[in-house]
Amino acid sequence: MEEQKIRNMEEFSAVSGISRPTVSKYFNDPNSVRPSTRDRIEQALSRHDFRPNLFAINQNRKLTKTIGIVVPYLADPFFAEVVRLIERLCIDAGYWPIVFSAHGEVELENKALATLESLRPAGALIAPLGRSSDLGTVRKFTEEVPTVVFDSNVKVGKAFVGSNNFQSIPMMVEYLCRSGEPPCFFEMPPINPNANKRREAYSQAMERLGFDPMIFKVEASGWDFERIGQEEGGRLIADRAFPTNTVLCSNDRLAIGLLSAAYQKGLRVGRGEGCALRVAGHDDHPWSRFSCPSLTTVSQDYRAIAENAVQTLFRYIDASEEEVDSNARPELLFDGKLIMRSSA
Amino acid sequence: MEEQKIRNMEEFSAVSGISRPTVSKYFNDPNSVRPSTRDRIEQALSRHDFRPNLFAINQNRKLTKTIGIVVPYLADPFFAEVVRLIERLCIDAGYWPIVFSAHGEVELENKALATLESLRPAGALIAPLGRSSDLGTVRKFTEEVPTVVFDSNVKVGKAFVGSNNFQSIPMMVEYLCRSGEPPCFFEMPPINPNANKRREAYSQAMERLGFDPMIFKVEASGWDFERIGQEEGGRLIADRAFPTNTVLCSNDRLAIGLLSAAYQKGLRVGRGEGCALRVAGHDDHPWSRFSCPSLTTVSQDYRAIAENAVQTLFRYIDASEEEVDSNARPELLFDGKLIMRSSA
DNA sequence: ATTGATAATTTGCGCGCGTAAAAAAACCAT
DNA sequence: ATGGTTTTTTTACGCGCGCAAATTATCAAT
Repeated sequence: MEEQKIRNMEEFSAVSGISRPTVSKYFNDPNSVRPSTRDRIEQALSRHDFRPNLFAINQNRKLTKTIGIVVPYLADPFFAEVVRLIERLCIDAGYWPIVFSAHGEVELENKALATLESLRPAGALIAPLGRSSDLGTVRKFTEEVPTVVFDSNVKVGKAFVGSNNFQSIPMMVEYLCRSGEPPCFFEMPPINPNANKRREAYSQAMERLGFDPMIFKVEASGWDFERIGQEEGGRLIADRAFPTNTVLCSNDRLAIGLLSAAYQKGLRVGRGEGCALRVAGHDDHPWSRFSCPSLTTVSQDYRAIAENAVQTLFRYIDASEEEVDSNARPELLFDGKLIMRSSA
Repeated sequence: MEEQKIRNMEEFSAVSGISRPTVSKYFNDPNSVRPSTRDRIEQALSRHDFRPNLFAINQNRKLTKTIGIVVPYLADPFFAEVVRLIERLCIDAGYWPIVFSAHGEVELENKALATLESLRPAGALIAPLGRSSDLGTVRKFTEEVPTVVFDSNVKVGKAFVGSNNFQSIPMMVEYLCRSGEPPCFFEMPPINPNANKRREAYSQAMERLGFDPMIFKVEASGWDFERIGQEEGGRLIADRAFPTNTVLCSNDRLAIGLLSAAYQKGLRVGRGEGCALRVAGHDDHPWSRFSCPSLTTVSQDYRAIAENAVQTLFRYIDASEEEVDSNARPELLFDGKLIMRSSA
């Protein structure tokens, strides 16, 4: 850091005494040059701290090192957490992750995909908005860049990674039936395939156990599930509309809203005596363990989803020349685990 | 979308019948070309959907349209929400926001700043980690790119935008004293200037009102405040360590952890009779209205912070040639509002 | 029709780097 | 020292676009 600022690789190659192409080679892979020259470069690096211009790099590489990550709503802790894991995995693999949030809006999702495409990324990991996605735009994107879809199984891309609703929901239903009254189902706005699958899985499980499914749809739409759960749940409680003392919510955020409504109405939630209501969720959201009472839920395997999504993508990126991929589009589904807490 | 794919601006200018420099001008500002040519370009655009290569654009522009956003922890809903607002404002202003999260780690913060710098952004909005930040790295970054600091007032950059802890905390202290026992202070890990300022503000306010400050430091460190609040808070409750029935927490996430601990211990929280504890928070985190009981807190003016941070930055970017900026470094502090809910 | 202002085009250079091919140098083992 | 292999250097081109200067076309107003 002694001398004047280095402006480009040319200047850096001058002060380091190594030719520019070799320096370029070094930055692409430090191990591709002889140890002695590597030392000289790194010595110069410690004196001048130069970094190659990312734009110039990526303009010229056929394969950029960019990985696009697109999620529907980054303020949702589920996505915040998954993105956090994915980012780390990409960085550790030498890639440059770049995150886009659609903020729940189609226009922004389309814009994000368009921007991302013009970055010519090596690949993308996307969790589409789902029902409100502009399917044409999403599909066209996936035809241009190798894409792994996660969370919301819109049928595009090379593969899907997500959780197995048809395992997790029945598991929860069975637990609830076994330990008390059979649950009714409090449904999130049907904004993506998960919403529908979970309702379906609930119905099937109930019927298999010889019970009638009882489903409460929500009128509202949008991504502020806690508010929806609180408002709609509060109304249902006030109307004494729940036909059973057990409510299975299609996700934790909805459940937390319902817990809040129950608390305000003076209903004690839990499985002990003196409890008027049992509430269960789904996802094991980061803060579901801090709700009052703590939320019984199904954990999605965040790490497994993140790791497998990333690995699958890398496999497709590496194999892109050989074009091994048939039209398979594998779907990797991970089982949930029952997280027993106090609310049900 | 009829014909073959357009590969670059050259080809697009051919099919649109407009010269490349003019097309280039159009993409920089559609209003800078005559309406008739704008129409012709947009017609061609609807047939071929071409987007200029972002890397090539940004390599050549002296002023890129990139705005870097660096936050310490994106999974924290405060940052998730502020980033959401900032992103929108940047997009609407024709900029390209790009978000980095340090995930609570210095190395990642440094890496993010380095990566960002090599993107040669027009400006940056950063919320430093704070105490654990590598001050040298951060300062050097701010010397290279126009930077507005927010939330955590590390003394670098062109300006600071944040909330006025010395207004908000006393306001809350006064309210709590007026309506019941004076509060003790449950402190977050001192990871950034806010932590210290809030403690200071609490002490001053208490002394001004003639009370002795009572402060409970937390041993743990890290960003999972809910867990810390629950564990440490639970211990304090079990030990009957709180000398008063009122606890002011230095932020909402800590308070939510404490609420959870209180619930588990069977302590009723609120300001009515039969309540053993009052708990207040700070920040008006997105889900503090859904805690049980709902959390009395101080709202940070998310929108004001986001808008002023962005506007301030744009002002510095636009004025960069004229170099109006003296060494002023203004600090814009926004007052909080008391959010009265049920917990205190 | 003429004029003057505005907008578009032509031409051509440059950004910082990747990358390829050929020549030179450094290394390694015998 | 010799030959063969690996690495580095030299040389040169290309990526896709921004940008500037000079030229030409367009348009509205007289």
